[in-house]
Amino acid sequence: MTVAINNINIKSLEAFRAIIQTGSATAAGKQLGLTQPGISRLLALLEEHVGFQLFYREKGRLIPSDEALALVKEVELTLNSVERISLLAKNIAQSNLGLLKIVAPNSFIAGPLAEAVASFLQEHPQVNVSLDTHSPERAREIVARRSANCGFIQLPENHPGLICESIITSGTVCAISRQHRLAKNKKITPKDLDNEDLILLGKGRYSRQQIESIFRKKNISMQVKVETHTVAIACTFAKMNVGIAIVNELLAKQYEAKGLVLVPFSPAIKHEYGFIISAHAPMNRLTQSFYQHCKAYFSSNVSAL
Amino acid sequence: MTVAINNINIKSLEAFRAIIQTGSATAAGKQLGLTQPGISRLLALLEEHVGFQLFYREKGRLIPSDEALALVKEVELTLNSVERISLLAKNIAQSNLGLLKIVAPNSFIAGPLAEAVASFLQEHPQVNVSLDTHSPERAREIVARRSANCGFIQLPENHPGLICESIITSGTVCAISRQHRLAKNKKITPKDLDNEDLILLGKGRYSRQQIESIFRKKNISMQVKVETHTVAIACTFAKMNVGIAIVNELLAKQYEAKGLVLVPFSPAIKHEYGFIISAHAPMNRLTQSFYQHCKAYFSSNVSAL
DNA sequence: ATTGTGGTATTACAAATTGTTATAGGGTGG
DNA sequence: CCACCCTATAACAATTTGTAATACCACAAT
Repeated sequence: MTVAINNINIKSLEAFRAIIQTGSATAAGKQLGLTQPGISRLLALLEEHVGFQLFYREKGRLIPSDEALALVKEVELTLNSVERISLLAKNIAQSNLGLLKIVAPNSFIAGPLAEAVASFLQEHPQVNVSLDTHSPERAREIVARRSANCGFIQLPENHPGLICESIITSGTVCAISRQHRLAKNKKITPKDLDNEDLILLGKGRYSRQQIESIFRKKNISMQVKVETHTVAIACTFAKMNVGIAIVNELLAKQYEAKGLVLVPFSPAIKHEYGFIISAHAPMNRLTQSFYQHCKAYFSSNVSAL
Repeated sequence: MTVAINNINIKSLEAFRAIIQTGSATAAGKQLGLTQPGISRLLALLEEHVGFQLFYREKGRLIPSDEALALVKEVELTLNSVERISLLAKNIAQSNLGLLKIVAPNSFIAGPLAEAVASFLQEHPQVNVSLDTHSPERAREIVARRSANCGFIQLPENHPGLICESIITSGTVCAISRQHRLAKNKKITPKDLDNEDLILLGKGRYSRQQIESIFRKKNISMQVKVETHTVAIACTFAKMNVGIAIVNELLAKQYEAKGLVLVPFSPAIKHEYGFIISAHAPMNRLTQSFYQHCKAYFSSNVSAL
């Protein structure tokens, strides 16, 4: 061990401040939950460190010297600064602070994620969120290189720089106008859709391929009336009875309304979303907290699907 | 002893900063003059205190977490603040800093004190000085109640609220025009001054009473041509051969010039100045330092008088 | 494959620090 | 004079803070 009488001690500083504040070592001890001799020693230590008397002893009392009064302001600033560290640490520990950058498909944000984020923000009022949408390829890159904290993406997913956890699963429904003759069906099969006008989206995507392959297997040709890119638009056209949209139930849910009915598509096609983070580094606490929140949220609120 | 794992430790903070700065615990140890296990433990302590991991351990290396990066700025501010305390303490210890309030008679400031203060300021460049003049009574009050740090005053002095140390003694001289017939005398006695025009000052003051009593004893009447209040004016009139001034040698010294000669007055009358401080509190370090400086200065530079 | 280098964590131990209680002594007011 | 309130100090226990020794991992160069 070294000989250094070197380092300033926070406790000494606290004792010093407390003596100045209360006017006596005994009272300072009470304030700090220490005994008077303890305070006395902390003070002696500090005096040894600064190299001069901080109090002169008159009639057995401690009277602050001019030097002490000059020093105490700086000491108070320092102690406040230390307290700020504690406070900041507490906030970080509770994920009460910071910026959470999320990437997710627009439809996912508009659909299930919106409320999940909203409730998370309610629990962590000082947190800021940035929500961005990119192509799936770009989203993967952004998360892998940690330009965003996390993302939501449709499975399957096997990017080597990503860790992916399945977070929610959804079925497939036909969005269909209430006027349509099939609107009262319990389910709709490809056979039912033979010769029907269809509204499809996501050309080239995995989910679209699944649909196409099912029709191919049953040897039913698809009559695509409208080709679009968003669930919202597909549902809008379906509602206007332009045709029948085959869409992700989870994303379509919010557009179910007076004129629009959602009927399960058979055979079942599963859409699965994953929560992705970079494989290069563990989640930070805020992201972890958000992940836990989403898991809980999606398993309780959307399990009915 | 309490169980509290409570208080933040400055050393932990330093270790933390050093790890972030250098990138490894080993290097941090080198920087702080500690061993790697020491750093490792300080870090573990801090992590326990803040409640979350500051670094994740990857391939045996320490990689700062997002939380650590958020915290380190605040930590640096705090450490800077601690360093400021050390610096301030050092400056205070060396009396390099602060305001020194001095009261002294104008003639004393203009005379011997000016250079003493000037050389003190040269040694303590960051010190500021306030010089004020008051009546002797008021000066005593001001110092006693600590509105000034110290003062210089002519003895005798026995104010109960003051501590007084004799600091310099001076003789009495006749300031006399070179033209005057007595200018070549080795000394001047009251008898020499019989029927001479005199210039006197400080009516009612102790030193004036001493002069008057000497003349009275020798039964020589004084012919006071000019009554004034400052040595400077008395010497000015003497130089113009209006009369002979009987003045404090120490204060008159600086007016000695071509046309003005200072001749010792006999019998000797001593003028003694004291350094006064309040009896209610000890000198602060700056005042002590100044006191030491003055003692040394007056004993070496002015002992020839 | 093996070895050297450079990193971390853990253990066991020594020294210093930090707290305690007990005690002595000064000053003040009833 | 005594009770009371203050401070300083001593003696001691617990905790903290340092060290050296060691084990382990990853990587680069034989």
